[in-house]
Amino acid sequence: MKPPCESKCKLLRVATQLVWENSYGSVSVDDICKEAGVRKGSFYYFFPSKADLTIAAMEEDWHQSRARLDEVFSCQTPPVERLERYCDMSEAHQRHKAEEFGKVCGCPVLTLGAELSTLHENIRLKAVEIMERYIKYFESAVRDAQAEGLIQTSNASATARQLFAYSQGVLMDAKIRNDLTLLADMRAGMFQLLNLAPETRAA
Amino acid sequence: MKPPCESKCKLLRVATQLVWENSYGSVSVDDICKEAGVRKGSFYYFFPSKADLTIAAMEEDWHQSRARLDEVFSCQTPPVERLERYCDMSEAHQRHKAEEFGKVCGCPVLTLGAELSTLHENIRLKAVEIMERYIKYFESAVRDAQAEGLIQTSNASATARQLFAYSQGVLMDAKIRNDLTLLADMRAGMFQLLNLAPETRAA
DNA sequence: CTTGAAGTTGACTGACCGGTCAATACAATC
DNA sequence: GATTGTATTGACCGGTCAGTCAACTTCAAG
Repeated sequence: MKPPCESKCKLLRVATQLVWENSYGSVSVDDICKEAGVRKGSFYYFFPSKADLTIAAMEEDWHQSRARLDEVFSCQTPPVERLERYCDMSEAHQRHKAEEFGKVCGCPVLTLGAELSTLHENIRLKAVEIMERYIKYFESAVRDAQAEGLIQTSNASATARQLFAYSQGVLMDAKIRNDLTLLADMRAGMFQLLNLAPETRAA
Repeated sequence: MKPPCESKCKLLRVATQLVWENSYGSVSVDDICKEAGVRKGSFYYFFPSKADLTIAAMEEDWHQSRARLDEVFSCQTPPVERLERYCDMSEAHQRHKAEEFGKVCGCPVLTLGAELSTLHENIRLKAVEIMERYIKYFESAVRDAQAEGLIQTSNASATARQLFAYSQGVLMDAKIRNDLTLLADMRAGMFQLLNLAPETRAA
């Protein structure tokens, strides 16, 4: 017998990959099983439905994102620089994925949310949940920047949501245009939303 | 025989509706035909494929959007006020649609682009084409605002794209969260991107 | 009255869909 | 060595998928 979890983990990994590169609707359970080298019976042993696998894959993908975000948004980094590093990381991450697949793929959670928010309530809720986790990083950075007198904002939470919505928009734009260069401009919009001159940026 | 185009127009209208409320992948040709009261043979008489119908429906939807945008972005309106009116119009439009369908549905072109950009090159290109048309309104408003000394920007085109990306992000956010109130905050981010105090706004 | 183009019909195809199921294999425990 | 829980298999289900087709209707122009 294989080590515990191997089939289940492979299904999660393959599902993330295929759905990210294509879409939920265009990827079948058979596709996932075939790519994972797992028979369909096993699929339904581990997951009650395609939607449930997808939710599990979103959570799995989050855990990988979290590792990157915890580093990028470390309190040891000056708050404004954290946001710059987030932009850089997003660009690098998208570039890496684009080299692998040949197309800009955007954010899997966002794409899934956009496709299925009106169809699968549980997938929508999972997308919202993960988006909230992202915003926490932004909010904390904005508050720290405010505390250090680097920026001025009347509402740190609202500013964080603006930053997040903007970065979402840029990412979606880059995906639809299949153009990585748009991500290089993400910094400028962030600075504008923070009321900072681009030159003010640290190191 | 029905007046020319009736079946074709009905297919276009129904397709826009169903795909907007659901998704491309979850709506079948049979669904569209049934809802339109048109037999499948006729469908394939008018459109060579499901993807081609979708592209035609995107263009059709654009023509309706254009009427609204031409009015909102009229040169007779002060440039900054145009952007405010765009925010108001987006909110009203989403509210109207949400009341009809019970859920926030976002922008059909954006949603289709997000779902299919890696799968159907022609749909991706149509989405990009329509997005460019949107940006023209923003760009013109930004340039006019600059000419009137209302705002200062080093690059009107880049600012317009920031505004568009941000509004896209907010719209997507509102769809995924199924929350119309987010759209009421769109103005604030726009003003921040334009380097304008919220109080500066006209009328 | 004839012709032919435009539009319509519904039965049909074969592949594929998500999901089910009973049977089986395996390793650990009693 | 019998029992148990975990994991795996592959055949199978009814329904749906996008797309095809030849026959048909309608109607206006010649």
